[in-house]
Amino acid sequence: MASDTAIAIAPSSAEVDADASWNRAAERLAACGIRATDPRLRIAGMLLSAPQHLSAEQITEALHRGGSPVSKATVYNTLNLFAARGLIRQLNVDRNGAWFDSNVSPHYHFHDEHSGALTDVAPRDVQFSRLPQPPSGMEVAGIDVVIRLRRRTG
Amino acid sequence: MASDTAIAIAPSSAEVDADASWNRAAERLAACGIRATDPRLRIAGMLLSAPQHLSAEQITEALHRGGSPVSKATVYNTLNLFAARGLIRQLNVDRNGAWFDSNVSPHYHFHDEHSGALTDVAPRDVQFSRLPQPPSGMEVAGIDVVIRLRRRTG
DNA sequence: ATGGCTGCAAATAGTTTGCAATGAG
DNA sequence: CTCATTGCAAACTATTTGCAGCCAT
Repeated sequence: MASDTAIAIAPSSAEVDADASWNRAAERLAACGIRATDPRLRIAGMLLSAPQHLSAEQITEALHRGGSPVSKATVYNTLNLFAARGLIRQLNVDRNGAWFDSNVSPHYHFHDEHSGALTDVAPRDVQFSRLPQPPSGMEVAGIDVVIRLRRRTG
Repeated sequence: MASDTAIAIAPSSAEVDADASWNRAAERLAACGIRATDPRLRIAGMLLSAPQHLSAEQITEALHRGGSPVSKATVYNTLNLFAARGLIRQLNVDRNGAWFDSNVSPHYHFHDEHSGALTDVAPRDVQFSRLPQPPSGMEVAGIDVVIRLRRRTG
């Protein structure tokens, strides 16, 4: 929609996209009460540009390749901050490292045990006909569903 | 049942239990084609004595306190072997370390995000009315459901 | 004799932390 | 001026690996 209307005039679509994602990121940070700084905006802009799962390493490398390196420590601190404020979600599917998911609305995942790849499962493709009552004094913060996949045998 | 019939005669119930769990462990290993060794039997005996989740550290410490220490390396190698053969299952709910679940039949978990505690949810308490088709060439190896819990607010 | 298993210690990998410098409010 | 944020390097933790010795076959 935004990209449709932008085509007619001058700025390259890359610039427009970068600007747009930058602005969107700034809004999201503000909405979560997170002070906007350069590294935070870069990380948010990258992660929040689409629903995706990125590792801390992928983010660090992408920023480095993009010519605006951010230290590992700051990447981790930032991702933890974002996760604590509910801006993103940390996924733990194996011991090799966490994934940070920019999609915080309910949805689920396939996990290819061989390649380690994670892919989304739309929320409407997983429906529960029964769920347990949480223990007393507790409430459900969320439900993680990981459908583990292996290569079909036979 | 076994313990009922054992009460009348001499050996302490502790000895009987230890023996029984040892034998059961040996059978389970054999069934998975895993050569029975002392460390393996001790780890299997401890883990498989009941449906439970233990960390590698808990197992290492318990064996140490029990007077038959097993090296960290062997504990990990053994747990990985057991998991690879389907005797146990590795659970990854957070970055703090894996849990090894002696219950390999389908069931699910509550995860208290504050304490980190994991508790079982019986399979009949989680039912799906809809599940996605796996991608072509893949089959479903299992489904992990983790219901994240937090202290009730208000 | 051979190969598998174990333990030790060292290596690895992901993540966190201490601290000094920087910069925004 | 003060406090938050950043980067660097060092620390930490969970886990894996290399290797020598040992044990069962």
